[in-house]
Amino acid sequence: MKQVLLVEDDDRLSSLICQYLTEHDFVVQRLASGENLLKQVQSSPPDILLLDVMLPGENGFTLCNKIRPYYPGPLLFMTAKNDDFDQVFGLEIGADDYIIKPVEPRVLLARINALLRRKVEPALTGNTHQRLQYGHLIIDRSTRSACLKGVDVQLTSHEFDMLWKLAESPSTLVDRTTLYRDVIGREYDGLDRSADVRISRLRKKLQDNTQHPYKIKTIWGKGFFFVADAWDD
Amino acid sequence: MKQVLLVEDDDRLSSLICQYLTEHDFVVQRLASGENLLKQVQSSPPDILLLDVMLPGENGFTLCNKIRPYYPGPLLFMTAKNDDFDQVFGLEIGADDYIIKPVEPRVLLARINALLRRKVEPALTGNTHQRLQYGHLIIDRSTRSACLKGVDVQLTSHEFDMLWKLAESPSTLVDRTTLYRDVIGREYDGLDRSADVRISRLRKKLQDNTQHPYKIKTIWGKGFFFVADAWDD
DNA sequence: TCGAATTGTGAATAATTGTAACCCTGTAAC
DNA sequence: GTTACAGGGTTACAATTATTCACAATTCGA
Repeated sequence: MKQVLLVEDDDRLSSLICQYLTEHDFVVQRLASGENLLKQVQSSPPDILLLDVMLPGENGFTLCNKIRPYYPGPLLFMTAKNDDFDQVFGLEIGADDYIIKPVEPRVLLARINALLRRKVEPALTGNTHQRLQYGHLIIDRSTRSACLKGVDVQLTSHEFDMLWKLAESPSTLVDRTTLYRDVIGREYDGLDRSADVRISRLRKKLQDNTQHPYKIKTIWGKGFFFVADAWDD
Repeated sequence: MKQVLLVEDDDRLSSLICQYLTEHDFVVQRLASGENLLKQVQSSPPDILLLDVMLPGENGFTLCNKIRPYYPGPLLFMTAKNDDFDQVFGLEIGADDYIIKPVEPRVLLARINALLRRKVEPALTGNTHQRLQYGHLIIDRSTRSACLKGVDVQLTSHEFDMLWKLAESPSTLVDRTTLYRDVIGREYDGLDRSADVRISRLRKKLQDNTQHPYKIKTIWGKGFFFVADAWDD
């Protein structure tokens, strides 16, 4: 369910919109002025922001400029002022749509949906970390690829999984037991060497020093250690 | 410089818009009807498409449905008919904006810029459940067709099913077992190679790198992985 | 039904990964 | 220091798995 943040001082209109959108499976948060807008956007970022232009205190345009650095998503102005200059201005300062009151709920909904359609699905970019970067090493989980000094490193499936597991918690010991459990998928029996072999192959591809590894270090008797600061050369 | 494709039968209006946009650093292509629209979009894909609704021959809505599988970018309807129902309809079938004539050139320009500002990809166009889009790849379930860089990819029925299954959950492992169960329609016996053959044929048609696939990746011993961010080139 | 397109099959080939062996290194007791 | 030994690094090779090809089987449309 998508979150809408509605900033509108006209209580009757605000209620009307809120009700209509709620009926159409949106979660609506309401503010009557821009006073707490920044706080609200930061604490609970909406999927779309509906902003009245004429508001008590700071007006919609000012607010838009103020929160844009913190809110990259779709932003829609609503105003009773049918003025081309204002409309052009509103769109130019970064709004994605600008609609004239009186607002027909169905039209508003259609426009909201049109904007949301264009938004990147949060599942791909948001929540879980999909990308790690250390110096000239970039590891991207969404493409399962690694790039060192601008050059793609052709990692095999298992090599990538191993690298991700280590890079995920940099400067931290990853012990053999968890390595086997999480990456290799079986319990460590004390004899198995496949993790070592994988690390060895990884080090080679990542141009680590074979004699004295400094990118992926070994903690003798314990496990391995991804060095975050070793990728700048 | 951005390319605009304008489809408008009113010659006076068309000239006016063309002139105004040209003055503002756009390259404008003009069509007076939708007759050659598809051909035009395929041979020279515009950055934005302006579509009149009332046109001789096929109307704008019909045209929109027809070219959406080949054109993922922003699409803007223009119409003299100020009718809420039409507006909602236009937006629902996949338009990104809908403006009422008479068109104020400055407003049109502002709205074009607002649309171009937005990253178009990866986005979902039209009905979420029927159409997927990643960069220049569009997969349309209602017509069971796929389109890469504006060009139809001739997929066989099984190839399409396989692609859909993978693209449906991007950046996620789809393991052999579910692949066989859901796409091929029988249990995986550990020997069957038909999934691999389908993937192989798919990769070729989707112009994936045969040596090092980066669009559909293999997860060794597990299954396959659709890379959402690999379709932009 | 015929013919063409599609799909599966099995084999050859290639890539990935595990295994075992060998050698090396770090540690600790002497 | 020296030595013994446990653990790690690397390699060749074997096992597993994936890719692809030619061709057979099947399906689909006329």
